[in-house]
Amino acid sequence: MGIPERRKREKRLRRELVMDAAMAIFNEDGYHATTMEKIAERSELSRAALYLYFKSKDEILIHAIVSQTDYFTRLLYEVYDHRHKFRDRLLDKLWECFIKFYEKEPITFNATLYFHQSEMIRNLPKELSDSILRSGSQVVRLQHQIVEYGVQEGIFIQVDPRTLSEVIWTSFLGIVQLERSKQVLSRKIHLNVTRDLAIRVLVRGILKNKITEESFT
Amino acid sequence: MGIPERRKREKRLRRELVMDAAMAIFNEDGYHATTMEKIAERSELSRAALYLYFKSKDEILIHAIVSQTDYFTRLLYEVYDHRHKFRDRLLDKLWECFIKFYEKEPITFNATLYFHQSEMIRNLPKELSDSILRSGSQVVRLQHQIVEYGVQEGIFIQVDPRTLSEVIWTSFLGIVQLERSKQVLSRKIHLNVTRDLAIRVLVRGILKNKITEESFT
Amino acid sequence: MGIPERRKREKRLRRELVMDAAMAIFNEDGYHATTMEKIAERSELSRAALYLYFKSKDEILIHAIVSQTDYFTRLLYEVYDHRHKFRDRLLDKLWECFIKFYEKEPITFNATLYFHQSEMIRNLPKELSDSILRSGSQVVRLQHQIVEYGVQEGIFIQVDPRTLSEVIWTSFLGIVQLERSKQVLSRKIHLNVTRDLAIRVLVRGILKNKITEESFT
Amino acid sequence: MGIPERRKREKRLRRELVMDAAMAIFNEDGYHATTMEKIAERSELSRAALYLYFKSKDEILIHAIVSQTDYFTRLLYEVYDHRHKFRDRLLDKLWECFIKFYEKEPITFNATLYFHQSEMIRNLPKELSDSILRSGSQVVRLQHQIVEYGVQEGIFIQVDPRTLSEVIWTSFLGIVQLERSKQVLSRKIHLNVTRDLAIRVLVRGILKNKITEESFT
DNA sequence: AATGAATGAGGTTTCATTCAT
DNA sequence: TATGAATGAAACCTCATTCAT
Repeated sequence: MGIPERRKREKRLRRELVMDAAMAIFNEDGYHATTMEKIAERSELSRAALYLYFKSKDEILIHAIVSQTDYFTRLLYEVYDHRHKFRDRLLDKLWECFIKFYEKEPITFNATLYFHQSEMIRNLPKELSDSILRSGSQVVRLQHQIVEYGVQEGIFIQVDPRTLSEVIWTSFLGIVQLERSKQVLSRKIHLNVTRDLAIRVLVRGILKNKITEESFT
Repeated sequence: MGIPERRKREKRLRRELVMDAAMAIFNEDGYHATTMEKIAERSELSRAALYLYFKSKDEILIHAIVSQTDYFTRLLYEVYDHRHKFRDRLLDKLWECFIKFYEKEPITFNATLYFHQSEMIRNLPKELSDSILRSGSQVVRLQHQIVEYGVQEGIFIQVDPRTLSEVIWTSFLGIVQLERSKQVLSRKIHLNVTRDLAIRVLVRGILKNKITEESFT
Repeated sequence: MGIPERRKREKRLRRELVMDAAMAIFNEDGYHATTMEKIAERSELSRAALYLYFKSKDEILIHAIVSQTDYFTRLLYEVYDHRHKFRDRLLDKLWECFIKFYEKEPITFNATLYFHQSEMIRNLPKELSDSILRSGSQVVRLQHQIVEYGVQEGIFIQVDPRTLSEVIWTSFLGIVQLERSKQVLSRKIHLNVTRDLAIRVLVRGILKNKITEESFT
Repeated sequence: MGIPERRKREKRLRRELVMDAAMAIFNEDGYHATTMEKIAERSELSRAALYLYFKSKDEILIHAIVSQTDYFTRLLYEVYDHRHKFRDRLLDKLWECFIKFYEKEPITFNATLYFHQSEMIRNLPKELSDSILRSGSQVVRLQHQIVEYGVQEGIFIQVDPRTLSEVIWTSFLGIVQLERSKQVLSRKIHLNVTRDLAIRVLVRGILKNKITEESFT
């Protein structure tokens, strides 16, 4: 490996270091309290050095989000690519993507929700808002396609696939949102239980077959 | 009506004026960009005058939220009080509360979600965080009681009522969250359609009876 | 007594009420924290009403000081008028004035010291600064005259009377200043002991006669 | 000298620059009117830059005072350490400390008096109030010890050393206080004359020997 | 490449004072 | 006479960003 390549690799590693630091702080303290000062401290760089790797504070966060979202996209692609093989467990597989992603990157998920608010997006330079919107749309489109296949195949109830896809998405968003509220209200019922029940309710509502009473006994 | 009473009423009206202005800006621009300057401008007062009615910026927002949440609480109370009468439409009635509240006060709802994040609550003076947590808990508790009744009566599936209540809540949170994302992605499929479908899916998953295919045809 | 006279008397009483309130707060919280709000509260008037009796916050305080200083002036006048009668106890009598005044109006004394600082005086409207300076000068002049008499009569040591007068003044100022520091360091040695010793030391240093060891045994 | 050392030294110099500017303004305009704006202007920095060197406005002033008081402490230490050598001129030496300090740092002295007022101390963060109180106590303690030695040796009159120490202190405080009033009354008699006389009066009152009439001729 | 130093713009809050009633 | 309501001016402080080295 030549020297310029090593340079490049090192640069990429530093960028990741910074993004990780930024996201960790974002998660602990929220957007407003995610200061360049703290990011610099956590990534063991000077504040000024951050600007060698990123153009602005927002760029750090957006890049972090987009790069994590790519992982989500890959998960969904895999399901879509093998949709025929997964035919009978399609909803399970879809859910697996959500769960896997959320368990690996809950922070990214929260951050995404935060940035997907009109007021934030509006204040972003076009370049950044485009970037995050594009990455979000890709996820949404893939889900559509998977659900569409499910409807065509008669696995899911026969309704507009785009809308049905949003219903599934909705359920996931809600679960995440609840988890965050729980942290505040600090009640002890384990979220996992709620989440499992929610999924089973959803499944029972969406799958054409297997709608039996027994799923809950 | 005597003079002191009129004074009092006027004061209350001004407070509401300020809270409304604050919430509108909060909705448009987010917490961080909700400055006293803007609130003052929108409510046609001077910055200093705002401090005649509220002790701080946070107090304005929290009071606004709490006071709107009270309206939600009242809606839930009504359902709970007439639970016997509503027995066969309990889930519908519960949903009605959500829908009514959200349609009247979507802003409040978003704001509530924002403040129900640990990082915000932590930075609030105890007096204010108590106030918002108390108001949130009350809503949650009422829902529990309604759902509990539904489970006891065998209307809902037989699972832990607290968990089931959270599932319903989850669904609602998700719908709201989706709506916000939609504003960003600015896609034109009407949310109402998604919402109705989500509810029907949920109903189909939760109600013991009437689980037929026809609900979607 | 006619109605206009009663009005006048009432007005004077109100003014005194306000001045007393202001000085009490000044004493407790210092100049900066003496707000019109607090003065109004303590004198059971509205903030706006204060402006019926005084033109400004400073006017309240300056008037209070000046009017109390007049009391001091009267004490000194009495000693000066009877200087022949008091000839042999002149220093004692002078001290008596200080002590009497300070015990009656320690607040005024502190306030006077505060206002007798160039920066305060400079920022005052001429009318007010004149007023307080005039009242201060009168006190100083009277002391001069008393001490001058003492020197002429050979009771005090033979030095420039104006300077000697300042030495006595100095001693008093120091005692007061110490008392204030004590409040901060909160040490418990009673100031009275220190004060008595200071006076005896001063007397021993100033009086021509009676310079014996016994004064301290 | 390496680069980091130079950096450190420069930083220390800047801090001193800022403290000097602050104290100068404090002296001219008083605490209340000592604004960050003015300090910034005088030290040729931006307002924001001040916060690179100090955490708050009060910290600037307190640090300035404490650091100057340390100089005073050193002066006193020197006298105490050589008390045997200075035995016969102990009071002179003590006075020398006061005079030296006051002539070098009259501003600090005034500021100290200002901050040693309960209302100021009370409003300070504990960290700062501790700092200034500690520094003040040290000075007081050292004086005690010096005076105590003088009393034990029979140089000073035989009274409680702590009280006697306060009497000396009192005299000094008074002189300073007078000087400040003088500035206001703007009379031209030189303070030096008064001060010298005050000292001689005090010496005459405190020293056991040499109490002769001649000291004033 | 890296950083300490510096700052402009902007935020919340306080308070003496005025004004309409 | 009395006051509740209102405000302009000014204070302290923070932070993303730039610049000289």
